[in-house]
Amino acid sequence: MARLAGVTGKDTADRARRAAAELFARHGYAAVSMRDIAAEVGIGAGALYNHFATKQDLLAELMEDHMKRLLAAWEEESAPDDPAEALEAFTRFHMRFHRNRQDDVHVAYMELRSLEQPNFHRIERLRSAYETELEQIIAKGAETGAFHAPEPKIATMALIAMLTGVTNWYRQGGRLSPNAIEDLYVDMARRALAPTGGTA
Amino acid sequence: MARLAGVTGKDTADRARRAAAELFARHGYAAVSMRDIAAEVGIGAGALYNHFATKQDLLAELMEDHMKRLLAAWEEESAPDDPAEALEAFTRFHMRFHRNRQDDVHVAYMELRSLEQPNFHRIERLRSAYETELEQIIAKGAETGAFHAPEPKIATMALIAMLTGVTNWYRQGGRLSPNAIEDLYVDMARRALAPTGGTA
DNA sequence: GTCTATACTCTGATAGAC
DNA sequence: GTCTATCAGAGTATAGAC
Repeated sequence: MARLAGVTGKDTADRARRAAAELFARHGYAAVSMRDIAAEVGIGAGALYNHFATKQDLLAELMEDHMKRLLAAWEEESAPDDPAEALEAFTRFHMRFHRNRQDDVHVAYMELRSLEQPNFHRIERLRSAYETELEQIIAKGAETGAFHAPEPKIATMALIAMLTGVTNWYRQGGRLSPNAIEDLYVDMARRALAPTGGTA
Repeated sequence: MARLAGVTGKDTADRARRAAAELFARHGYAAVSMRDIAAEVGIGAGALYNHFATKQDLLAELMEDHMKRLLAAWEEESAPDDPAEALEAFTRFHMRFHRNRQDDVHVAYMELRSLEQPNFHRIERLRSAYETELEQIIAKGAETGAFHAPEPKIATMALIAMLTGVTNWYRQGGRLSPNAIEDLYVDMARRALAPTGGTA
């Protein structure tokens, strides 16, 4: 019941992580200095090195944590067997997750090129694993005739680019509610893969 | 017939522009130094300032020239009146143009956030004008019933994100020919907007 | 137009006091 | 764990010789 003395909430490392994610998302990794991040947290720049060995490590940790959370959350979702239902489930999951973690998503999507070699390889594999989840849904639907998708890999990348693009323009308090936007994208994704006979 | 003496081909400013576009595209504006660009051209860093007042000016010039070329090229295309045909024309134009100028496209798409204020406003307006070209096609199709697009603006942004995403993975000499990729995307774009009755 | 040299600032990262 | 001080290097940009 009683709070531990001295614990004001999140600890410094976590606050630094969130400040870094926000600044990296807005200005890009290379354009943000350790001093910028430290200032946001309210500490000196040197103090950051008590929590992260290098700036590159901070970025890699951010991106890896995000990708692992994303994959874990999708696994918990337990997608339906039916390809059409699975596609809708994936689309809604993707949009909802990305809406709730805009900064992390932006960083994970834009800063792959800022990762140095051991980190890049490790995180690229996670990103690829996530893409494969959607690809398998589409490939299965293409086999059963539920989808028109002559090249499931291409369709996968097209859809993910389309869905993730929302983070480039979405702002809270806009004209359309998050749910309305979600419905519109789900509809477009479904139609893009619908067999020529119709969507229903 | 005879070449002018001393002219070996492109002049230094142009070679610097292309080197900058390539480096900015690969590593991002903030991660590239004037020294990097100069080294690629084979001159000293200081010599770049004979051609560009600042690094920011170089970026802005690159992006503005690209957007103007893009808009001018689309205007020359004289899109068909029929919405379905216009959509296909736009899609093919967009993909072809972006395939031929991968570096410029990547920079224009990714580095808006690196533009400082007077530049940002000017170039954002050009980008918005291009988006409006597609939006008008979609809006017209939605009115006439040629398209299912309850929110033309959303559909516009979704399609552009999908199409432009190709630059993230396209590599020359891949399994699929550029034309085959183009056909696949045209097909998905058409289907995404097809009225429920069918695509034909 | 390019070179070399340089001014000045900022960067990532470290060391030692508290 | 944070602070202050500091380092070495790299960043943009300028000046003057050629």
